[in-house]
Amino acid sequence: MSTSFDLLPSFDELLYHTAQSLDGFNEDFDPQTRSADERFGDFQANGVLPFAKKAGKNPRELAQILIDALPPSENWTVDLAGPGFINFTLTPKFLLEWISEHGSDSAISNSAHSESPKKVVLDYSSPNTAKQMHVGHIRSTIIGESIARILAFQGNEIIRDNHLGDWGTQFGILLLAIKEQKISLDDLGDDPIAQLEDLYRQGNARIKEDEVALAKARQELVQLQDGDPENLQLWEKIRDISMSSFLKIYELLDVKFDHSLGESFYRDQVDEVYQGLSKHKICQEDDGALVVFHPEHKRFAKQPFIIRKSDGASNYATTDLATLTYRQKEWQAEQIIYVTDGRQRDHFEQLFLTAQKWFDADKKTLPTLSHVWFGTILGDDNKAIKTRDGQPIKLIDLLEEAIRRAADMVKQKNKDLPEEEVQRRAKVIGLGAVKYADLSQDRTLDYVFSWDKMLAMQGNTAPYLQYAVARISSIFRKVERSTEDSFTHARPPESDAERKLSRKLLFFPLALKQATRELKPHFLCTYLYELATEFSSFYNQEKVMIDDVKAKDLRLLLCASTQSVLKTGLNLLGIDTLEEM
RNA sequence: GCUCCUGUAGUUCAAUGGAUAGAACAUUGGUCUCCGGAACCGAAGAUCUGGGUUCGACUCCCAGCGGGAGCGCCA
Repeated sequence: MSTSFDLLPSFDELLYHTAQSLDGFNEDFDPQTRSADERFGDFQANGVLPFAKKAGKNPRELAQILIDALPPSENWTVDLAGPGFINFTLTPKFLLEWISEHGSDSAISNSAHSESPKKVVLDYSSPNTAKQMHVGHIRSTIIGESIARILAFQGNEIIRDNHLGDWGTQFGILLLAIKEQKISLDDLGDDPIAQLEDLYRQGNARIKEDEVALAKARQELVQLQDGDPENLQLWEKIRDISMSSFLKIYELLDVKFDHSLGESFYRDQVDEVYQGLSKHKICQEDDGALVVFHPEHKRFAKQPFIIRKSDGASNYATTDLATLTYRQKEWQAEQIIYVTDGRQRDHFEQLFLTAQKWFDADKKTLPTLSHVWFGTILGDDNKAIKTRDGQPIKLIDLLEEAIRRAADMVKQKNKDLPEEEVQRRAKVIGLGAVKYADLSQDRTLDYVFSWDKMLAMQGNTAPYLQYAVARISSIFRKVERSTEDSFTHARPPESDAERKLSRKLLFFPLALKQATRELKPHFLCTYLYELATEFSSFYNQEKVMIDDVKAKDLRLLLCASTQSVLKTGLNLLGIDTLEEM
């Protein structure tokens, strides 16, 4: 027999349909099924309470009527509790069936496919060229990559686009400094990006005080945007230097983009934006700039969205509008997800409102637009880490330190391991720790950067999850079996530990769904950690290598399924696993 | 000034309006002839304040207090 991957909708539908044939109910009834606290059962429906209240009926009596009308099943038992909760408890036999059917790698990925896959553009990472990525830049890259994987896993077509900030004000400052100091970009030493960043920092400090320099820097930018050959050549070189420093980081993080179409790519498309918005009278001139107001909005009725500066130059808003239309026209994007810092919320809200009006006027369908924003990484002073004046920790340094610390641990636990293997494992463990540290908390919260937090390897961390995976591999090596075997002799789970681990396994679809619905990977982290904890507890209580074939097969099955879910889940977070660590 | 976000154990974080608010770190007591101790089992410890809505509130609404962000030519 076949069971469904995600059981929650099955219970929800069962309750809804049963209720429709009963006197006291109608189509407004929502069963509100959810996973239950293990003290009460596996799934719980609370919907009778509010429904009964509204209908002026006794909730317990109404719930009892519904329970009595449910068709009998060998898969679960049901009972009524408290003021009117309906609790379902799955039978051991059914748990075993579900795990046998859905617990393997291939079954998990097949089962997770969406019925209505979409074409989604994911805009993430998006660093500014000419500057280094520092620890504050880690979030967009890691969160974006995880969301890309989560959506792709469910069958959506994902286009990963790194929207580089490569056409902005920083170039005016930088070009001025390069020319004045007669610097050769071919001769910047071992760490060219650091040299460029120094130049930028100095230049930025200077234009704050020197108005003449500020005007010159602006002029350099205008010349660049007008296509001045010398500036363009320098700009290209800067871009190349930046890209090679980014690529080093992306390689470590295992992030690959389909496109890196920066703002500069859209430089010839900004006129279309001005014309399109002007034609439909969506924008207006104000103080010499071209701006958009949204009279229906309480704030944006007065707070302008500037799409062309008074000096005629384009800005972030202009290129974002051009980018949006390009993605819709060239890629037929059905959804566009922007992963950026929360401080840009106003910008995106204005962008989305403006795009909606423009598309409506042109009678085009606007893709679903989502701003997936995250909190800021703060320094010890509780202020955002920023490049302009201070010297924040470089992202590459964080990643390398993580690998170094992990390598120390690997060596300590495996004395005679070849250096190459130490490094391979250290990468998986160290980078996993960093990624998990960021992904495991709600993305909307700010946090203060801390080495200890980013590099922790005990407790609720990636290495703990990786450790569970490695232990399971170890068991299978010892029994000389494969996790891909079928465990046909398995009996249903009996003991407390077996049962708890089993029920945890079948909540994976719920965690995945929640992470997807809210585009928040931390729901997945929480689930995986709970699963690993449940496994460790099981592992401690129930020996796997035993003579009883039925119990042994069940326990092997539980181990194999746990590993499949952990590996799959970690992969969705962009975190790799090891056979041994 | 206007708008938005935020306030949970000592610390860092969880909790689709549901039953006794979960963890981790730190503190502390155990487990060590155990398939990997990056582990397991236990103890202690928390919802900023005051109202309101609700059968039920960390969650929703109002007010206050604290922290942070955005608000015309940065991205």
